Amino acid sequence: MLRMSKLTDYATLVLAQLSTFDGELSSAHQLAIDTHLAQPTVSKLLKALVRAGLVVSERGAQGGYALARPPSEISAAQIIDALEGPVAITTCSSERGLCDFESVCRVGGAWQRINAGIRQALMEVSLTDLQHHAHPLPRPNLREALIPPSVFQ
Amino acid sequence: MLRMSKLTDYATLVLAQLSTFDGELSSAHQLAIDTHLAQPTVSKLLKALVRAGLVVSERGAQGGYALARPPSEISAAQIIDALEGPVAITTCSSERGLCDFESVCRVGGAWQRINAGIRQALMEVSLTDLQHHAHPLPRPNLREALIPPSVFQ
DNA sequence: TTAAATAGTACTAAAATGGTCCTCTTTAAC
DNA sequence: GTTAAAGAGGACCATTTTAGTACTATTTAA
Repeated sequence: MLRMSKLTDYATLVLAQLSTFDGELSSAHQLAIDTHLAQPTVSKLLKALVRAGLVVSERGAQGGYALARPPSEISAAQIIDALEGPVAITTCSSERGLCDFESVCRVGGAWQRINAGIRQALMEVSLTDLQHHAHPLPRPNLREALIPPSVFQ
Repeated sequence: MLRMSKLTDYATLVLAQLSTFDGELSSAHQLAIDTHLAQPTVSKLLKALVRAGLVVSERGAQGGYALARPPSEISAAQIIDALEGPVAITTCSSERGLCDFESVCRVGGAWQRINAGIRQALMEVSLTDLQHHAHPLPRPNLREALIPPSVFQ
């Protein structure tokens, strides 16, 4: 299904909300209210986003969260990575040499390279693009993505 | 993770194998041997592929499966659709007006449009491309994908 | 010292996934 | 006709993933 998890979708909402505060700290509690998400869920998201370096936090009373950098410098790929780990379209996309079928695989790595193409495209979409979707987005090239690995190595 | 299911990956192997028979029927049993997959699994895949119209079947003794059309006319998007239903990157990608958060959603439809861009790219990749991955693949344009819906409607 | 916050982790329920099996139907060969 | 080889269609179960929540510890302003 090429599906993205709900949490990633929610994270986008939270990030979009944070981007309206322009550096000011905002608490998980407040963000939950703003986005209409449950507070524990928002907390969980924010922790992941901090770990991924997309968001910075301050602890203690009056603490809270803020974007680590301008929304134009946060990519869709980074958001997905933060919540779901590295994008990998199939099981054997993520690591080389672990596929049981390699000896008989007639499509060796094709999906992996498609994945790389999609990933490339997602790196060129920023949080700003996601919010102001009125202007065009980058065009991933899956054909180029299928050029043999030797070219990349 | 933008992950594709294992079954879809397997289906690609089966389709690739079928493409080597050039119209001749091949049984699920034989395909299981050729691909090193378990036979019940291969049967399940083939049923889905027949339902989706990518493969044709003949029942009875000496029956079997064959590609419904040349591999160049079978797209990656069709393969994914056959095994996983319509590609939908988020829950609310598939249907309009069912999202609880629509009123407060600051990224309305952005992921959906990204999804459309990826899908578009996958439609331009054929089974042949997946097998002979030595030549370039089409380049999905996610920026274009984010042009507001009004343009498409 | 207290209260408001985040950090980290653990846990549970629900859903999706992968895989197998069973019964029915079709058809070629004997 | 009978039999055996095949596909069709479900049903089923185990495992994994996901979503969501809860609990405890730590930090810091007031």
